[in-house]
Amino acid sequence: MARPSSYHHGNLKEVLLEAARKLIEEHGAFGFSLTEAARLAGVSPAAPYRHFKDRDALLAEVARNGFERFAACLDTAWNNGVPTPLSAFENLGKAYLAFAREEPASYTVMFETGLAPGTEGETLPAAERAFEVLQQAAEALCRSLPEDERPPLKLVSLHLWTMAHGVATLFSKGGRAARKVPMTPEEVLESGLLIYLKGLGILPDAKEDGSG
Amino acid sequence: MARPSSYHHGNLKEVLLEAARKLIEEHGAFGFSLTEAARLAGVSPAAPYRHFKDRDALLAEVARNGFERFAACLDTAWNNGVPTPLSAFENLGKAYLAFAREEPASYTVMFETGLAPGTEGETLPAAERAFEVLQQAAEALCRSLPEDERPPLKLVSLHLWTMAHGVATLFSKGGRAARKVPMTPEEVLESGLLIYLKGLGILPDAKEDGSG
DNA sequence: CTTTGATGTAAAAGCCCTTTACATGAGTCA
DNA sequence: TGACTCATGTAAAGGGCTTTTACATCAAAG
Repeated sequence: MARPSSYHHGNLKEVLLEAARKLIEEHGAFGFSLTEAARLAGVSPAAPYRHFKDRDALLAEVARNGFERFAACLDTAWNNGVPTPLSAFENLGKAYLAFAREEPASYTVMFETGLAPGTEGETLPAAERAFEVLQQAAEALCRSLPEDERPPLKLVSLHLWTMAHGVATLFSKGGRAARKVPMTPEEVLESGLLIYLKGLGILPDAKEDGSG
Repeated sequence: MARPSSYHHGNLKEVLLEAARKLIEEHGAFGFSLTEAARLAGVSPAAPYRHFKDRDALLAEVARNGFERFAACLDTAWNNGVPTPLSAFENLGKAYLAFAREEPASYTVMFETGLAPGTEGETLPAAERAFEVLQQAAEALCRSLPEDERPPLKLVSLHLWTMAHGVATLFSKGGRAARKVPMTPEEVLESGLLIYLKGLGILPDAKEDGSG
């Protein structure tokens, strides 16, 4: 498919997205320039316009594309709640943070406001799918509660999302929190979620349990 | 002080910061340009360089400046935990979200990674002060626990920060979460924090209490 | 073999960032 | 009053980026 030395690139769109992620990772979202991405891909500054309407469209595609893989990651990690909802939930949290760490550029463009003003107005289908995985997890976790004690699922999943996103962003890169505490993001998220689940009555209190 | 029609502006630095916040608010962090900020202030494109080393330095100052007001807001809201730690804590959460809503540009530049790569490496004193308010709150809230049940304070304050920051960013602007649930950010944060505090054993379980 | 459409290039207009040399004016000191 | 000085602003220019337009290349289809 890819013909590096021919006049036609053959795989430019993908290569440009890759270059964009690399540049954003290295120089921040501001440091990204279409021209430099084109340079990395070995084409002229005008070439990207055959594949993207403009620079914002490329960023939007990085986001869309990122949400696809993100949703897939979360879905795989959750694995329909097997073997147990709790262990699957732990995997889910780790997968969330792993994605944010391994694809910081994607995560940044996906979630950080103020990057592409027009773009973030629409909610992407893949973003919905990612959120639905969290909602499935919330549902499975809450199923052990008597019905009259169950808080709204959307609310619980928002709480989960909130904690995961908060840890992911506060700890990302040289993030503000990274040097404040000698713990990994995973430990912070997991401990926070455990406390939250205790508060919901899904996990027993430590003093009652004694094993944890 | 300000002489709008004279050769020397008299108040340019402040006006530029204000203009930057306004532009970022309207067009996103990408939409901000030093030249346009200068235009808004009624000066030439080179004038800002008498007050800021470069464009990144202006953004860094927006962040620094924002953290100062942010820390002051949080400190005022917390009010040393009076009348009660719990009510003060509620105020603290509201103040956090209020700041993010009222100064979205500041909040964006303060917390979003990938904006000024070099800048976020250093931790600002004002940012430390803001975090210390959260830590004070965590300490006051945990004081009612027996010592052997108290989790590390830094960890608890990180959890609190995580939830507040998560809600603030997920709900900001046309944020991804805003249309997902018919609740205000304040309601999402407060309910999440209540559940978390229950999990810590600071608040009684709903079924034991019964009063909501 | 020619045509055609997708894909890439070159060139140019316009904006932005930043530097450099120069202009202005307020305050100081004689 | 008058000259000096320093902070602050301007004008002009170089270089980069974005985007458009006209043209070039090449693969595939007829």
